[in-house]
Parts: sequence; structure tokens; C-alpha cells
Amino acid sequence: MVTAREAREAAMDASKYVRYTPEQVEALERLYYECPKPSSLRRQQLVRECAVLANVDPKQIKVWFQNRRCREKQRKESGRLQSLNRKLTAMNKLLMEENDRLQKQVSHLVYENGYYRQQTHSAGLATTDTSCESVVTSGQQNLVAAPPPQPPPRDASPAGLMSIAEETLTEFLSKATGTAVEWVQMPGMKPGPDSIGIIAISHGCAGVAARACGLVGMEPAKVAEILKDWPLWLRDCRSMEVVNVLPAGSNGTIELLYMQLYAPTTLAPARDFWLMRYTSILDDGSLVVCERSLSSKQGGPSMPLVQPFIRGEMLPSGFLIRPSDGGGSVIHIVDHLDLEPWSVPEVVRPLYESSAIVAQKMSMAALRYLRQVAHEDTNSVITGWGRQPAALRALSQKLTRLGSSNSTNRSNSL
Amino acid sequence: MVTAREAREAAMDASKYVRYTPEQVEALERLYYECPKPSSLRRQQLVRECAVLANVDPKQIKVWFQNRRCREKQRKESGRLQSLNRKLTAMNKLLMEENDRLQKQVSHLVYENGYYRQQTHSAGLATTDTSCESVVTSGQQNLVAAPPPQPPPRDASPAGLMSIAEETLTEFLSKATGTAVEWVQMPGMKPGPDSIGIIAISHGCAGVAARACGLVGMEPAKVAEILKDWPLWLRDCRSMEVVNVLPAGSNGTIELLYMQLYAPTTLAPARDFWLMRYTSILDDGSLVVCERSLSSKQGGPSMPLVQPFIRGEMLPSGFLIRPSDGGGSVIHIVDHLDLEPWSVPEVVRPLYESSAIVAQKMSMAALRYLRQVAHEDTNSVITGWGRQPAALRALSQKLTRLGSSNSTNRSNSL
DNA sequence: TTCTAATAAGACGTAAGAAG
DNA sequence: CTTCTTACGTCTTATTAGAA
Repeated sequence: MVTAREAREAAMDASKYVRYTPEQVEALERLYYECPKPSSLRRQQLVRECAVLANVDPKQIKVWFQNRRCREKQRKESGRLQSLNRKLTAMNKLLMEENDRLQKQVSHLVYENGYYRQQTHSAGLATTDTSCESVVTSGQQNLVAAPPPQPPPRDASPAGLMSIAEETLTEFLSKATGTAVEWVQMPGMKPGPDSIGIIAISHGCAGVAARACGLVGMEPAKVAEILKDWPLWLRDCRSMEVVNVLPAGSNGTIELLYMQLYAPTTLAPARDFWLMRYTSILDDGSLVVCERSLSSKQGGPSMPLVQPFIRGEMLPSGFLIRPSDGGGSVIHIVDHLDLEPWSVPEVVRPLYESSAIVAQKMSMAALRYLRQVAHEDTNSVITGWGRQPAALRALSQKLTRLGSSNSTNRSNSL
Repeated sequence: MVTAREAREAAMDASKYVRYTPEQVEALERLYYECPKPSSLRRQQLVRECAVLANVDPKQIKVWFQNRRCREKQRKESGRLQSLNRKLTAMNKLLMEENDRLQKQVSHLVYENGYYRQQTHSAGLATTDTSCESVVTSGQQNLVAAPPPQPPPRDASPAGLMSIAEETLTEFLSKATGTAVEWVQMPGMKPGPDSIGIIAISHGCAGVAARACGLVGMEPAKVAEILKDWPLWLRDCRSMEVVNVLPAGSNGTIELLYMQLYAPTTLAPARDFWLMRYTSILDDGSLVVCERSLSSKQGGPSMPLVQPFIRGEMLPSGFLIRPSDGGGSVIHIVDHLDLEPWSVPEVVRPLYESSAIVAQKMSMAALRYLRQVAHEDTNSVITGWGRQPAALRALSQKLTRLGSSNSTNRSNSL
């Protein structure tokens, strides 16, 4: 058993247990990184080549690699379990929140339903149903909340913008986490263990809206950075330009954006948007990015139309990004648009009236892109994950320059 | 380093690495079980006392206990992580199913709501609202399904019972996992990580109903065994008697039960029930226990009234117990009763019309009891976990014997 | 070709040295 | 003492040479 131990250098004689020197460990680690499972031949070669390993028995090398593999395996398994645990816990939390929201929505609908049913009955008896509609309308919250009773000054002044921004934030949050919109199940989007998230689309509210919740293993700041860069993940985005940036409150930023979309068919002109974007941090550490159109209706400055485009309207929308316990983020996305379907021929109008399309093209595309980026480089170099879309973005910019005059200097949103 | 190895027996001489014999390991394990951290003194004592350890160096004993503690710690941590993982995965699945159900319910309600709204509007214009109610009623599924168009023979024959049993099964399942009842959130029962489960109560259906879903770390068969023994966990159960047992189909059993409840106040007489219980196994391995009242209305044999009692009716209810991947069970409970509130004074009538009380006293009590039993003896001896309720059951039987004549020989449901 | 014994290599568990 | 590390025994599995 105590054979071939004489090969070891002078200092140690019969003590079989020796710790390898830091240099030796370093060398072995380096070799392990190159090849964690060297052959018998390769091991002998190592002993000959590497000076610091000259005095080590090839058998010891073999054992060291075995132990090293074993350690890595154990650590990996433990890490895998822990990360899976964090993910599942976060998913659980998200699902419970969604459950809670759905429960509330059900309660509300059941209540409302009872009211309607009663109305229908009483309408058959007496004709006191003139108040019906108004009462119900005030009782339900399914439409976008009306502006506050005393609208603050609405101009392009910082105070005016701030007022609009805060209102947008409130409305977005109530759509994202509350029952401000009657969300219904996205057709074909069953919740599953490997599904992209929880997807819902609007029902019976003005415009078209979609909502998505999901998890992604990425820091909130990075998620926001990506999501704010529409051309990166929104295929239909032809260009986006940040016209103005101004600070708002503590940690808040208000931006004015101009964005152009591609037209889905040649039968209809493309849409463009003038948007206000408000980025801020909530008390609980969540990052919120919310947006809405700026139009003369809102009292803001009237933005000039750009010729081949039809001006679309974005109703309060945005992203809520909450840091998850496991290091990732919980993301809520709401996209609520009015694509002015009156302006397109009737045959293509469904394209402009479908919430499901918004869900597919915007909300889900955003989640999908984030997932892709997050999985693409798990733990490897963080830089360099914007490579593929770069070409696409260049094309987009080129097209933009050809098509209109104002979309050259992009913001440094990446 | 190679000291005190001479103490070892003849066979080995200078080889320092020796495995302990199975007898030695067994002895050490036994000692570890008694005291995992013996003092130096105690260890020397062990060497002297235990014959098989006579040849072992006390230093080796020390090392063995050290390593043993380390191993246990590692194993424990790994096991904890894995079990937590299984639990979270099962919870996730349950929540996703519940989410799906809620989504469907929302879609249905939104649709129905739209219909009512339209009706209300058209009622204001024309008076063609006579068809309204019937149309809506056929469109919704919120009431208990009507019996099939051609009712099979309904008598006490096996065929007749089997027909009732299958129908009961279908109705129970549609309440447990579908939208046969408009379930709404149980007041004050927010879904939480440590909540007992998902609790809902009925709205707008005949009688009072409650629904609970949850996980428990117990095999489905054991869960069914416990849940079928009402006196065990239902505080209000005064007695239960299995009158008849007959096999039904493959693996199925039909039982006829008589059950008495305590009256909640002295102002009202107590309720009793004649029930049919159908136990079977679904294709996916789920265990189902469903119940309903047998009454002359159902064509079954008319059961005699028992004097001080008012005969209550149990609408299709039961337990769906699905084995979970992690070894535990996913449980769905539906309790749907008609407690004949007309028969009690108006002051106590709310007690008989509240779904929330049913949820508290029955559905949640069942889950709570299971949880208690499952946590009480995690991995210890399985037998003996019916001890405490035994006294209660004896009391129940005593009371029953005093109160009525027919509830002596209990079935061997435990 | 197919079956079998010998050999080698790896995974796994564990005894014991070393560092904190 | 705990934690990490080295080293070794045992068991399983894959490969191969030799025999039926």
C-alpha cells in the first residue's frame, strides 16, 4: 500500500498526507479549467511538463482530479438547488399575487353581475332604469380613471409634466397590479411551469391592452435599461428618439420620446407616437417606468404630425420591475394603446383592434427578449449581449433616416 | 503520524487506512443516536465499555464522531433543500391550476356581464327582455347541473346507486376544479406562503358551499382514510355510522352513511344526514371521495326521520386527493350543504346561510387537521396518530347513544 | 459471433490531517 | 470544534482479450 512514495521529495518521507503548495493548486486548477478529465497519458504528460508538479506522483494527480470533480459536482448541485428554490419561491409569490388579483376581480364581477341581473329584473317590472347605467358606471372601475377633479396646470412646465407623470404612474400601477382593466386570459396561454409568464389581455376598455408578468434572472436596473430601449426588442419599432430628459423628484427622470412603428401591411400608413416616459423608484425598491402619449388633449404642447405617419396614442403603460429575493427581478408589463383603427381599411382593422396582437408583439416579446438575454450568458461575461440586435438596429436607423428627417441621434440607452 | 496503530489487530500492520467493521459502525451509530457529541471522558468510557471498540484508538473515536456530525449536517441540508423544492414545485402547480380556473371564471363572468349589460340597454329601448333570463340561465353554469335528460332507474339497486354515484362524482369534480360554482374569495383568507391553502366560498348558488385546496405531506390513501372519518376532524360531528358498504366498479366503493351534527345553539334542533359516499380512483391515480344526500327526491329509498333532528341535505361534495411528485398529496375539498335555514328562528338563520362558516368548520378544519397530523409525526412511527381524537370520539359515541337509538356500531373507517 | 473473465477507470463514501 | 482537503477502500461500469 505504501508503494511508490519514495518519489516524493526530501522533506516528506513516510507521511502520506501533504497539502499541495498554493503554486501546485493553482497549476492544477488551471489545468482543470482546460480539461477537467485528463486521460492517464495526459496526466503523465502534465507531470513531466509542469515544473511545480514534478515531484507529484501521477497517482496523486489522478486522485486530485477525481476529488476536484467531486467537489465541483457537489457545489454545483447545491447551487442548482438553491437557485431553483429561489426561483420557485419568487414564482410562488408572483402567482399568489396574481391569484389575489383574480380573486378580487371575480368578487367585483360577481357583485357587478348581481347588480345587472337585478337591473334586468326590475326593468321588467318598472321603468326606473334610467339611473341604471350611470350607477353602474360609477360603481365599476373598468375604464381608465377619469382625471382628478381639479386638474393641476397642464403645460410643458416641469410642474405640469410632473403632474402628468405622477398621474400616469398611478394609472399604470392600477392596471399592472389592480383591477383597473378587466383582464381576461390570453387565448392559448395556459400557465405552465415553463411558460413565459402570466399573460392577459384587456376586455371592454378603450383601445387595446395587454399585460404580462414574469420572472427573469437579471438585476432590475439592467431590465429597465433593456426595456427602455424599444428598438432592441420591439420588432415593429422603426426608431426611437429621446428628445428631452429632465430630472423629476428624487431619483426620478422624465423623458420625452418620439417613436415610429412599422406598418404591418402596405394597406395602412405606419403609426408614430409622442410619449412622456417617467422613470422612478418606489418606496419598496421597485423600479417603475411608465409612459403615455402627450397630446394636445392632455394640455401638453401640441406636437407636429409627421407626414406619412398616423399619430397613435399610448394610454398609461409601462414596466414595474421589482427585485426578487433570489437576485432576479419580477416584472409586470402593461401595454395599452389606441392605434386609431378608424384610419385603416376595414379588412385590416382587426390588426389594430386586437389585444392579443399587442400581447404577442409587445408584452410577450419583451419578456421573451429578457429571458433570452438572461439565459444566453448565465454567469459569463456580461458585456456583449447586444450584438445581434445591433445589425437590426442599424438597419432600423438607416430606414428611419430614409423615411423621415428626425431620428438620427439616438440616446445612450444602452 | 503512524502512531498507535499497533493497537489494531493482527491482520493489518502498517496500513493506516482501515475501515471499521460493520459491527463497529453499528455500535458507533447506536452511540451517536444516543449522544451525537460525547465528551472526551465519555469517549474513553465508550472504548472501555464496548467490546467491539476495544481496539480503536480514542482519537479515532473522536474523529469518527466529528466526521459523523459533518456528514449528518451535509445530508440534512441537502435533504431540506430537496424537500423544500418538492413542496414549492407542488405549490406552484396548485397555484397555476387555481390561476387557470380563476382565469376561466373571469372570462365567463366578463362574457356574462357583457350579455347582461346589453340586455339592460336593449331593455331601455325595446321590451324584448322576456327571453333574457332564460337565455342567460342556459348560458351560465353557476347552478348545480340538472339531472341528465333521461334519468336511469333510481332505486336502491346497485345499478341505481351506481348511476347516482357517477353523477355525484361528475358534479363534485366540476365544483372542485371547474366553474360549476361561482367561487369568491373567502373574507380574510389572503393567499400567503404559510397559509393553510386556497379557500373560497360560494356565491349565488343553492345552499352554502366552501372549497379548499392545499398540500399535505401524507400519502393519498392515508389522507382519504382520515377525511372519511368525519368524527375525527369535524368538531360538529356528533356521530357517523356506516350502514352499508358495497363494491362499485373497479376499485370503487359505495357506502351508505348516517351522520348527526351538533346544533350550534339551543334555539334550533340539530341536523342529520343520510348520505351516499362513493370512493374511487381516477385514471390519473387521484383518489376521489364524493358524497351526497340520499332523499326521496333523488328516487332513492326514503329514509325515516329521526325525531329531534332536522334532515339536512348534502349536495354533491367530497375530496379529490392527488398524489404529488414529492410524495405528499394535493387535496381539493368541496363542502356543499343545504342546512334548511327555514327551520330555525330568524335570529340564528345566518348561521345556516353562511358559506364562510362552512369553510371554517368543515373545509378548513379538514385541511388543518391533516396538517397537524402530518407535522406531528414527521418520519417517526406512523401508528398511533389517532390517539387524542379517540377520547373525543368516545364522548361523541356516548352522547349519541344517549340521544338516539341508532349509532352504536361504528364502521372500521380508521 | 457470443459469452466470460480480467482489467481499468470512475463514482461514492469515509478515515484522518490541516487550517480557521 | 468545524470545515476543507487528501487519500484510500469499495462498488459499478465500460472495455477488451480469450474461450466456447
